[in-house]
Amino acid sequence: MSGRTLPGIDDPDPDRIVFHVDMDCFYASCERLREPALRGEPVIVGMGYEPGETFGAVATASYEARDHGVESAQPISQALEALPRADHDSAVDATVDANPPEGESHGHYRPVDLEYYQSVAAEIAEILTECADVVRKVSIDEAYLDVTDRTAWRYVNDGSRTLAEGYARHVKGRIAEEVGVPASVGVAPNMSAAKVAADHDKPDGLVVVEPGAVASFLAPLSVEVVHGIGPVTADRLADMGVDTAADLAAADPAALREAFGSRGPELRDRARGVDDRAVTPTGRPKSLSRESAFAEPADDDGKRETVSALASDVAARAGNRGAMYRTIGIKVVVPPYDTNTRERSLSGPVDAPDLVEEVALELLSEFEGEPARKVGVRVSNLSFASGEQARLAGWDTGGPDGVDAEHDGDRPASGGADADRSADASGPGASGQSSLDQFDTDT
DNA sequence: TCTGGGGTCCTAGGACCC
DNA sequence: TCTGGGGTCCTAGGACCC
Repeated sequence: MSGRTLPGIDDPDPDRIVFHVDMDCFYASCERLREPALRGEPVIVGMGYEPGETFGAVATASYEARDHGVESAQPISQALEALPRADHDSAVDATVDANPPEGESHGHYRPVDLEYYQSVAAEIAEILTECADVVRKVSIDEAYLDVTDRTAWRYVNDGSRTLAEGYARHVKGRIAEEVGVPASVGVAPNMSAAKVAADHDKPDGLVVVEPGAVASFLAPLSVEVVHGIGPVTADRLADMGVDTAADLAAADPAALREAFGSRGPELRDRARGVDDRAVTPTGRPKSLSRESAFAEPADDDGKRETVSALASDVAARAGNRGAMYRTIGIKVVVPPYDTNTRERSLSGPVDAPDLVEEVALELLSEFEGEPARKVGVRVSNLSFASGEQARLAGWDTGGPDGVDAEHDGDRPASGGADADRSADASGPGASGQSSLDQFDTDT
């Protein structure tokens, strides 16, 4: 992309103070917020789940539910085996059973209500922006804060804790008191270490890793705690005899590059506690997509119907955000579980819902006769209108890539970009608080 | 762990251009 | 005519994250 950075931003202070703020089982916490009787109870929030049903997958499980073996991404049917429904009258599923059968644990199942969670997240975001100069929101329930200029590594009181720790406690406390949900906070001199620190003592944790202590903090931990190491990489590292962060830190960079490309030495740096990335504000999205799985593998008619619906949905979202797209793509998952993607680029960016559908269906025709488990539609190569509207459209702050201010004249006529800002409540009438205006920094 | 949805980034080959 | 090398764009797939 632009390759430009803000002045000084790529040469960060080695003693920076970065917070990683991570809401604990956020969806479940939100459900407890509006249904206090769920506090202390096992709560399972299912996507694609409807009250009383057995389909869908676990989006979030409270820690009480996790204790019974319920895991994220698990099919609801499986979760129900581990933890039967507590709520009688499942069709209603609104009241908490005060007297679950003796000796057996039960869970409270709720469907995902993203709009509500986003409204809660917006309240948290307001607090975070008040508490930090730079906020990088990475998902609905996670953010990095650069608070270098707000606090210090200096010890206070009897020398038992740093100012930074006190400030983290303050941020955590504000979220708990003003919003009412628990958060775990990691404090460290860089993003990678702050992330590991926040994960280290969930839920409701606060872990501080001071400069100079990062490598020794990480050393005994499994390589899997390093952000960017998933199951595949962890397996391959294990084959190389690399199990802990200390092993990875000591590994030969050339061998890592050989095995993992440019990612290799980078992961080694993370394990050594080295991470020079500056905390930059959240940028604009690079793609928008929607996908949907079928209960039974779908035939051609079913695929086309769904792709059409997804196409218009994606196009509408792009319109709402003031995004034009130059590439339109589809995804087709065929049994057993083979993922195919196809995409086509246009000569220039457009905001043309009909074209999204047309191109998506055309790409889909290659898979005629093949049943599909899942289909998806995606637009990418996005460009945004310049000016106020565009900046309000997302979390962007006019930061480093405020450069893509081309395509001036062709901002879509419809789709007031302020229809959905951070909350992406994206329904019509989701007019929002203007508090996010303060994200507007000048470039 | 047999599979939900929305994203990001990286790699690799081929086309095309100079 | 052939060889060569570098750069960019496009497409497909994969790993990873929440």
